[in-house]
Amino acid sequence: MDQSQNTEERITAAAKEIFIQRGFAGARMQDIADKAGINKAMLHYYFRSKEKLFEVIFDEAFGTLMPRVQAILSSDKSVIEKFEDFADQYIALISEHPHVPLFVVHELSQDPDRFVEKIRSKGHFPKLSLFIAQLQQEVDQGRLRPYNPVHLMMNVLSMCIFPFVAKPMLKAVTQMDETTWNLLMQNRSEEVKRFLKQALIP
Amino acid sequence: MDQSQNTEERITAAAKEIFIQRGFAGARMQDIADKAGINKAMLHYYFRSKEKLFEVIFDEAFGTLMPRVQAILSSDKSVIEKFEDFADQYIALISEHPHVPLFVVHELSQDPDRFVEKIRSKGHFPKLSLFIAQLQQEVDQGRLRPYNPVHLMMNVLSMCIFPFVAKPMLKAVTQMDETTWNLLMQNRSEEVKRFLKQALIP
DNA sequence: CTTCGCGTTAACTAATTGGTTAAACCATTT
DNA sequence: AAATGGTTTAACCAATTAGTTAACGCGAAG
Repeated sequence: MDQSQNTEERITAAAKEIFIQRGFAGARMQDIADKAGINKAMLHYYFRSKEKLFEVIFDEAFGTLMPRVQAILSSDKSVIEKFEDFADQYIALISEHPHVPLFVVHELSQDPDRFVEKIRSKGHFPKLSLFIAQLQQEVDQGRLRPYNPVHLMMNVLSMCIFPFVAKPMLKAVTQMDETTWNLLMQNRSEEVKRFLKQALIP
Repeated sequence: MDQSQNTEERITAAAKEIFIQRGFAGARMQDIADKAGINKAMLHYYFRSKEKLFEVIFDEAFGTLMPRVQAILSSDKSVIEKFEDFADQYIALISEHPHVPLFVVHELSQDPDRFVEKIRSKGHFPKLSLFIAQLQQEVDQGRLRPYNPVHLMMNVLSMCIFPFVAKPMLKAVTQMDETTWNLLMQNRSEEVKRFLKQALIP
């Protein structure tokens, strides 16, 4: 780990790597300390416990995923433009943090209830109602084919996020190598956008 | 656990629940023994080690996911019919085992290389080349809009699987309750099929 | 009835792991 | 230069956990 950072930053950087790679249960405090290049006691000095440290990392991980959604959905563009923005920006975002979605999804599934209150308190609930209203309006105007708004959003989210979550499985099953995979992912947002437009525009 | 089964079945049934719920690192042998209603030593008597037991469970989980793909893709139907079959059957299958996909994807991401050989040896590689050829052919005949076949398959897989993988996150973010979720999922395959057809048929 | 052997159990071991402590370190203040 | 107080370290502790062992139960074979 970069010696130029202060201890706290070194710890969070190391913890981020270890937790995101191995999950809470699989992460070892000693490994985090080693990666940060410090004594294990320092972890507790700065963060008290494994759980407290984990919460910091989880919050940051979740915080990188959610606000972007809100920003895109609340612009003044049309539904299709918003979906296109979403595909572009979200796939680019995840490409930079490819392990974050699986980490978040896995830890959230370990104890769903524990996180609901936190998510709400941090303001990570995107205001979907406005967007759904807009969606309904464009359907009524005949500018979109009629779909259930929730299913439609799931479709977009799925196509943007799932390939990264399932990368090891998809690579294994299709016997793709890393280079082929990277080339494929470079085209991902264009393909998703084309697919979406064909499905959406009457 | 059901007392009527023999010990080995009781162990695998209990291990399946614990491993799929908590992952390898989060699972405790004692918890598996408790759930099976037997002594912890029996786990080692029947399966030698945690890893050996885990492999049995993982293989079974992976084995419930993959063969279905192969069966659907190698029928003699058209691409669109195959995708429709896939959406119907796969969403129904996952609905019965909703935690399996996240389990498989998470464990596979812990150590991707370890599983490639196993997957190959068990014959879980679907023969995609034939299906891709069929896809190309139908595109050339103008029966399908032109898409990259791999991206297209990713789109279908994503829309069928991701909602189950991300259920806790989606429920949290949309503030859906369990009943609403279940109703939504009952319509999932119909919505996916409609969406797919609109995107695919020229 | 005794013996044999598989299945089972309670108790135990060794290693791991999260967490603690007391002393050392070191820059700043007095 | 002595005192101060935040930071860091090595050693330690207690709990957990995968795995082992030796004895027990009990039906089947002799």
